[in-house]
Amino acid sequence: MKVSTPLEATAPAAPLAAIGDVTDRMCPSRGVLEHVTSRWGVLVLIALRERGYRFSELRRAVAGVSEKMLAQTLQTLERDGFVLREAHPVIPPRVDYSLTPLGEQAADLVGGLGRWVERALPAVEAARRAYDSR
Amino acid sequence: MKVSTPLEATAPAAPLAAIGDVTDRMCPSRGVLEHVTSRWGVLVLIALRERGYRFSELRRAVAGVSEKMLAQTLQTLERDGFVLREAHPVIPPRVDYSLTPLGEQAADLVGGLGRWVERALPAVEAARRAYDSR
DNA sequence: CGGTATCCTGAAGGATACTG
DNA sequence: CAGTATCCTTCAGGATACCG
Repeated sequence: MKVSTPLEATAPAAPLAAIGDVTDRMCPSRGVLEHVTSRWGVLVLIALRERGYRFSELRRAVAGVSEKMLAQTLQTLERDGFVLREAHPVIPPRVDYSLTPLGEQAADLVGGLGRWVERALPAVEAARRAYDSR
Repeated sequence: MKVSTPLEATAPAAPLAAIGDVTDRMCPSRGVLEHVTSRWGVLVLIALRERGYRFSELRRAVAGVSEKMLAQTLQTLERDGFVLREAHPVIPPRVDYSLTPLGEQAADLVGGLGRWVERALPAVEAARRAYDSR
């Protein structure tokens, strides 16, 4: 995982607005990482880990997500090859979402992170109390 | 990892602006998860995985981060008990940042995610090409 | 050096309405 | 049902200036 980039060496006075683009170009994995670790991306991957879901079913499973963000998140994950979208030409429409093999790997990793966070939660809350009372 | 919450059952007409608060209250791990998976949080954890860093050293290591966001990210991670901050009372000031044992665990997990993303990158790019040419 | 304070903009994201 | 389109608000986050 390359975090740093030799920006200064090649473009000392480069327009700062372009840094995002530059680092994306030099470290394209950042973009993918942000997709799978994005607010709703994480929760969608975790939800799909157990089974396939339909759109509104998934919307209920991931509490708090708006239609817009769910659609957007699913499109991003589908484009990256993590989610398989199957639209059935029936009335009323039925679309099933599931994980691809690649998506399962991603979901397992973020799922592991999720489980670890739950286990670490007491320690985190204790650390916060210690930090705040100071 | 609890993703869904029985929102509808208890508060069918609850003010939507409060959903974030409600889910945070019902699923406090979401907040912690968002801290460690946040844009700069991920990169800071990965950078600190190899060794301790001073502030501006870290700023160079994590290319593209602003002073403000780095300070904010470090404070959040410190409060959650992931990062240890050691300020030395010398002139010029010197502050060292490193991972706590808890932070090392978090960093290992996100680091694993990072390495996986790098390995998966070719597959992702292939998936994107397939998706776009359609 | 290692920040904090302030201001400001662009992007993320929610609410609502509409469509195949 | 499964979205898309539109509008609008909030907030992440950058620029700048200043301080111990």
